[in-house]
Amino acid sequence: MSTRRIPDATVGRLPVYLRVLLELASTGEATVSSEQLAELAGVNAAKVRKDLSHLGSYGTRGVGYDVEYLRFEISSRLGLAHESPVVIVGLGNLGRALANHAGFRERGFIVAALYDSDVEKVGTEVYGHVIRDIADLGPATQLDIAIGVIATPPVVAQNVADRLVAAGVRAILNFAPTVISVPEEVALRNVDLSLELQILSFYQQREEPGSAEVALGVEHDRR
Amino acid sequence: MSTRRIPDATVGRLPVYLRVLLELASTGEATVSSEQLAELAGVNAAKVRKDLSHLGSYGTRGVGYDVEYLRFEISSRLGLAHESPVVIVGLGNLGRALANHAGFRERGFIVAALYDSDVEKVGTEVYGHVIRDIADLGPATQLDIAIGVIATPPVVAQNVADRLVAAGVRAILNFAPTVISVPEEVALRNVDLSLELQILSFYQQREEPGSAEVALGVEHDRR
DNA sequence: TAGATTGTTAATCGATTAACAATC
DNA sequence: TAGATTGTTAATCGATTAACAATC
Repeated sequence: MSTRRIPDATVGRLPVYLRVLLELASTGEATVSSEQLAELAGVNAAKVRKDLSHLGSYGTRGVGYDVEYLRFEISSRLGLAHESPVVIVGLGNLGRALANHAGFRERGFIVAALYDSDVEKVGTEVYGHVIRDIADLGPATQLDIAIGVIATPPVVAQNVADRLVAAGVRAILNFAPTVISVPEEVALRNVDLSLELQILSFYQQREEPGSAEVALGVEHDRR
Repeated sequence: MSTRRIPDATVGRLPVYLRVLLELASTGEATVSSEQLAELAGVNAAKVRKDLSHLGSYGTRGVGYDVEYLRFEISSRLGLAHESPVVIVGLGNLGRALANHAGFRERGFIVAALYDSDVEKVGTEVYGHVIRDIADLGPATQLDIAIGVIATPPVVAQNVADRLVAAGVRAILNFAPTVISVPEEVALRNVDLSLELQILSFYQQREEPGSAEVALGVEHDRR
């Protein structure tokens, strides 16, 4: 198989492979085998080959994968050929940390705008960006290509999501611990920090080994 | 079936059900049907019943589930009967936001200690906690019941993980964008903020509707 | 009893993995 | 040619979901 629909599980691992490839490129490695890539990404070698086969045939039998070529291919597939603007709504502790997160820029994302509803915060600057009033976020705002990040209290999260969608946003990362609903064509992912701790709490108090890793598709130590 | 091994996918949804049950309890609801719970948790009703059946038979046919009873059951199963200490290593933007995250305390987690390697930071206070030297984190530190949070740069993450494990930590939440390995008996979960944006970038640039939600087990809008 | 809703079964779907033919 | 490694097949496993008998 080659360029058909890429499974969700595979999409979730492509950024991990990309990270590993960037490291390999920086140390001057020209090629990498599925076995090496698997070791570095913390997954099974068969899984790596299966995942990459969904993108096409970019390896060479007997040799491996060209690091630079594969890096470019995965980048394009993920839509990282050009930098993407990120709009952050809610500038509490987490929102401010995200606004200044170095990793975003390193991975091709640029903080383009900040919004909050607190009149005390609106107009002030955070890391060089003036905080705008959430009331100004709506159909008139052109944000078609941006990714929206919700870092508000849960009670207003749905309202914020609606505003982002009205502004044309088609991808939302929600940190508010609540279920929000968006139209089918909008991509949504949720990150709930307390939920992560609660899941860990479950595996920690069990006697058996913590298969929390399995849930994330991460392999156990093979050293 | 009743009290056998709980599937990983189910464990990942229990905190969501718990959150919904807490809301229902606060509005005075005494019982809830799988249909209602499903709607509020953003999942399928059959999935709710299947998930809850792994805990035991806590519902009443024709009636539904007792909100308070179910809340208590899920809490105990997740090991949330008592508060758990959290140790945060790395106090950059993200680490500090986590140290002051109100949601942690609300969900039964207490920040117990902070560690960093920066001599400028060691000894200073962050939200009432003195930052300790990471060099002092090791076998002598008794952290058996704590959950370790890694919010350091990726290069030192493995070293930090090893120190946490040596100190007795059996559950780790890793925010550093790198693969770390831990002994089989230690539960590990990874949260990579840039990775989330990269996944969203993939679904955003596709023409078809964003099934990023599917990947998280979250349902589409049914309004 | 009639209506409602659980708990479980079974079908289906997607993800993982070992194995190996293809081929560099 | 011999050795290495991909790409694919097929078996297996786990998760999802509809359907419905059990039962309040």
